[in-house]
Amino acid sequence: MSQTDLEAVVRANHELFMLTGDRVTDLVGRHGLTLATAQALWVVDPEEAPPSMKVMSERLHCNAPNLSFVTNQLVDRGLVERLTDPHDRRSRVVRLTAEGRRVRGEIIAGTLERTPFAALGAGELRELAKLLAKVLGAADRERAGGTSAVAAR
Amino acid sequence: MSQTDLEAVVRANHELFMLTGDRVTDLVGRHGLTLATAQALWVVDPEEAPPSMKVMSERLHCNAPNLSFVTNQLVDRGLVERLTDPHDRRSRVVRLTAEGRRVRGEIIAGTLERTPFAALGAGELRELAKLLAKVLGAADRERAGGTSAVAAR
DNA sequence: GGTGTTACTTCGAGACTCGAACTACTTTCA
DNA sequence: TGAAAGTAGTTCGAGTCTCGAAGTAACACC
Repeated sequence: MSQTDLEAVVRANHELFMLTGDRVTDLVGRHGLTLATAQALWVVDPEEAPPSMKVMSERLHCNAPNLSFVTNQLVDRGLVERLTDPHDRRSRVVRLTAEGRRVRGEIIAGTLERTPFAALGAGELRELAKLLAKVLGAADRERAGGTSAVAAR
Repeated sequence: MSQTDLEAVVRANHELFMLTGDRVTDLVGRHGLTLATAQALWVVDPEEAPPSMKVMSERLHCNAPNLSFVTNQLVDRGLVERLTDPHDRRSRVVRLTAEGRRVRGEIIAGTLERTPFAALGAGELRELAKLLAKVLGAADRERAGGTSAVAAR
């Protein structure tokens, strides 16, 4: 019954996403954020070069106008700043402020405490991470094959 | 680095949920539905007794007014009908129409074709289903323990 | 029968998302 | 060089989704 397993997996993935969201709503609310803005903050990794709006909209699966809207909220709250990319002046780059780094850290830490996935042991978690990485890898390759090849990240 | 695995899992959960949504948007649109209404249709299992609005709102992690709104759309499209539960006349029960059963079947089948999870083999899928079921089970037990015990489903 | 509780709906407001149209900049190519 | 085409973002307007507050109907418990 592989079909049944597949359906169970899709359902569980949905359920766990919603459940994690439920448990995190208060936490992000305390920082004046919503789930949507918190997700946007999450995908700005302070360890790497500040992402462009285009990159962020891909990571968040939303379109450009939506990202402008969400980014404005983060700017208004002083969590990120919008800079013009000197290498391509069409492009705007989103950089965390000191406060943004702090809030992002708290939100990620709080999410990892609250998510139901935290109930797994280290071994199971590793196993799960491996399986999900495989699914994402396949999706990436599929996307690259579907359109003409794009530079992989 | 169990912390890193946990973060990767939470991220992958989000990414795969969004990715599945992206791939299914056209399909549900062809049936005059959106992702939100399609989810509502999904949780009405024709094999079991028609769920009450309350049960559906729990399954969808939304509140009562929202579910009324979404249910109205399904009723308008002739996919479900709203009936008063004879055992408790406060309660409304949502039952699929013949058309609703057909559309629900197509949407689920189409989703299982398109979801990135379909890239896994049967063995991996089974393994993944088992891990996710364990996470959901832990979340259920946690919920039951947190509040005073509620009859488990 | 009265009081409190539960299930649902309606209403109004806010948050989110998107397409269309626009600006600014870069790339291409003749 | 310079015009044409393409790309990155923004603004605007509309539609969808979500929620809290208030209201209605029915149950439950004395």
